[in-house]
Amino acid sequence: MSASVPPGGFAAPKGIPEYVGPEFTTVRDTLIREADRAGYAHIELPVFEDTALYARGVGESTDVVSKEMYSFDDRGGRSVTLRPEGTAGVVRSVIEHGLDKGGLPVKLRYDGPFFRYERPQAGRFRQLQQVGVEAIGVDDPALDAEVLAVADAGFRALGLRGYRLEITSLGDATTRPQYRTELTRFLEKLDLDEATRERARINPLRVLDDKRPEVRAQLDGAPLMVDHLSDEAAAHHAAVKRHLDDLGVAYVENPWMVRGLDYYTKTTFEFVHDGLGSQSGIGGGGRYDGLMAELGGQALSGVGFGLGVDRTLLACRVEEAGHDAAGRVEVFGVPLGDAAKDRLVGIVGALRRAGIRADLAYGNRGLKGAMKAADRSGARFALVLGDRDLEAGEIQLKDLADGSQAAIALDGAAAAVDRALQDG
RNA sequence: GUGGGUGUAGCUCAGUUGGCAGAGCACUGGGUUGUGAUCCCAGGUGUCGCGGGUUCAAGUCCCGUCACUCACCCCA
Repeated sequence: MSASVPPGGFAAPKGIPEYVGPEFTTVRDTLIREADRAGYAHIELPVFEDTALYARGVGESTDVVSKEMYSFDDRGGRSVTLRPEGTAGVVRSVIEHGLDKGGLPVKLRYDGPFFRYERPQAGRFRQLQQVGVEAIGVDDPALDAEVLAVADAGFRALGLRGYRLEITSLGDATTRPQYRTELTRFLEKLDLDEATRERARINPLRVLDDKRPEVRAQLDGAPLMVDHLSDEAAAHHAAVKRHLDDLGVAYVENPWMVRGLDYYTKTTFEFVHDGLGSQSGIGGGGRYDGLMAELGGQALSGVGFGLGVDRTLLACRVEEAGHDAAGRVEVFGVPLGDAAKDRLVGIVGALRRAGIRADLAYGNRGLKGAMKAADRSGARFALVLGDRDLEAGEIQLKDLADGSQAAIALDGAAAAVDRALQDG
């Protein structure tokens, strides 16, 4: 087969954003930094797993599993799936390597790309980037609060203000079946379209967060999970809120909130930003009591979150937050002629070895063009070198912010530049 | 998966009843042969998303198709 360049040239696959420059990396790393401070160890996970892991872990009835997975057979005939979320993979790894046989909780953090085959729109991508944490093995409301505080700290570290944390409790296995029956009975009496009726049959809770006004209107007076909690779940929920108050984490209760993944119990939450259009969730998560056992491990509880890096970056742009004005380099070399360039190549190398970010004007540009490039690089200083300076054994150090310029000795120029940067 | 909008220069976009393909920004060079961010001058680039059709003539009208985009659904 002879591959050809498509009309209009090659393009990235549909729905996949690409990020050039430091903006993305800064947002991602800042979001998860607090997890490191709270003792969560980094775990690097496979980008694809056995399809059955997600079918069983995330839940067959979820849209994510039933119609959004990138699944395919590998060359050995095994069905594998590009990971649509992080928790199932973390839990699988914990079980496989017996991490839950040591001290509990097991605290892990991860970051990277996830994949869902959806129709792209603002803030919704087929390859999405997330950071996340999981704390497995201890069912303690204080741990729920810690996880929430770690996520909140990530958003705050970026300077974001226009978001809110919504929380609720999805209860536990002792009362959820009764509640579900009651809700189903309520939904059966409503006038709903076929697709929604089907959804009500498969997962009635999902109907509660329908956005359509004609559906919303009918949901008035629907039974809510928070009114049907077991004593233990209610106590857990109250304790989480108390801890959040102590930690100074602001939240609002949203008893209508539902999660799209089946494994959540008790504490459930979502971070919502109002400046992003339709896809307003910038992070979410909660506690999962049954997942470890469901995937063949001990019956241990866990709690975690996933934060959307793509959407958080959009939020930063909306709020004009999170950007650092740091230039591409700190020092930029401007050579006049070949002899000067020979010498500057060495000086730039010495600067880099000293840990200073440095670049120079390549391509034998004119002085004006080279200065322009220096300006554009964002450098604090330009190093201008010509024949006249070489003869005098000097090099011109120009401060690009105020335009001042001074000659410094060519020998040991790198060290002198280092000192100038420290002073500045 | 469903519905709406948009595809013209690297970017943002104009392009009239069908009649030579345009502007601003950006980029490169020069004004100023040793000085950037201001100013002035000059320069270049287009499969007008793609494929058909109508016409003497299509960026413009018709059909198809693809892509992007927004919303529903769903979710980070």
